[in-house]
Amino acid sequence: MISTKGRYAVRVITDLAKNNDGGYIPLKDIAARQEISKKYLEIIVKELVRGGLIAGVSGKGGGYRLCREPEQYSVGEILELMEGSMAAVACLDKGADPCPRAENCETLSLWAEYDRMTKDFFYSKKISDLI
Amino acid sequence: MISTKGRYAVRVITDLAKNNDGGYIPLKDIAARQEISKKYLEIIVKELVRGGLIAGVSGKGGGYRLCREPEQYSVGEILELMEGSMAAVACLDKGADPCPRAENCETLSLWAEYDRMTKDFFYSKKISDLI
DNA sequence: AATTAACCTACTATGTCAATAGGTAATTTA
DNA sequence: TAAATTACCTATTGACATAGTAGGTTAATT
Repeated sequence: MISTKGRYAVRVITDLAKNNDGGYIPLKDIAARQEISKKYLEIIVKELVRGGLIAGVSGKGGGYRLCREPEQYSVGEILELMEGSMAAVACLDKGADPCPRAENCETLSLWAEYDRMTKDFFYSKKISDLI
Repeated sequence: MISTKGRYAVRVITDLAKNNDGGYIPLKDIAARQEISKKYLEIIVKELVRGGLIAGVSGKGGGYRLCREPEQYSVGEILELMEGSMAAVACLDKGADPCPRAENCETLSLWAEYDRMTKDFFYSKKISDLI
């Protein structure tokens, strides 16, 4: 199940895209519009900044804004950044040590097919599709 | 991410289908073939029995066996039984109280589309496809 | 009676989720 | 330069899920 962090992050990016007026948008406004605790959103935007998806500026007139056009953001990269991984199962996760049963496993191809389908879906969805 | 309980359950059902000789198959054998702790599998098969997916018989010559033909088992129903839910997000879960923001939520249709795709995938996959 | 195997209750360590709390640093404006 | 605004930082918490383990009881067969 997709966590609130991932889902809220997509909503933040979408909110920034929708309310873009060329300037910076304070987190307070996003929190109010999205009805999400500003305190919790701080954690999320911090990671989005660290991941290079949005930019923040302190002080009056400050806030956050996108770094690219909405068509350039895939939902997949946002989820992957927030959740740390988009793997459907542990053995397909990046950095997972190779499973000795992989050759004999009857279910591996099932999970791999699902994994591929999921990634294709979310990486082809762009923020511009949500506005 | 799909939990070990869900994945192991699919492997148990697949193992029972593959090694079906008309009789009952002891858990010990399944655990050995699948290289999964028998103790942990006990928890899983108990839920499979309770859910009516397999049948167990005690005593010598006992064990477990399927209740239907392998083509009649979808991976989806196994996962749903073990994980309790297959909802992609909390607000689409069965029994979730209706979200007041549903009308305004820009992301709801995205999650709904993903949810549908996932369910379609797993409910159309049968155990007979894995043997 | 012995053996086999399912079935049952309970426990536990670890980790993640979804936040909250309280502060510090940076920037603008009066 | 002081006040206001806003991002940014570290730490903590309660609740819950995950992935098992431990040890015993019941049922069925030989």
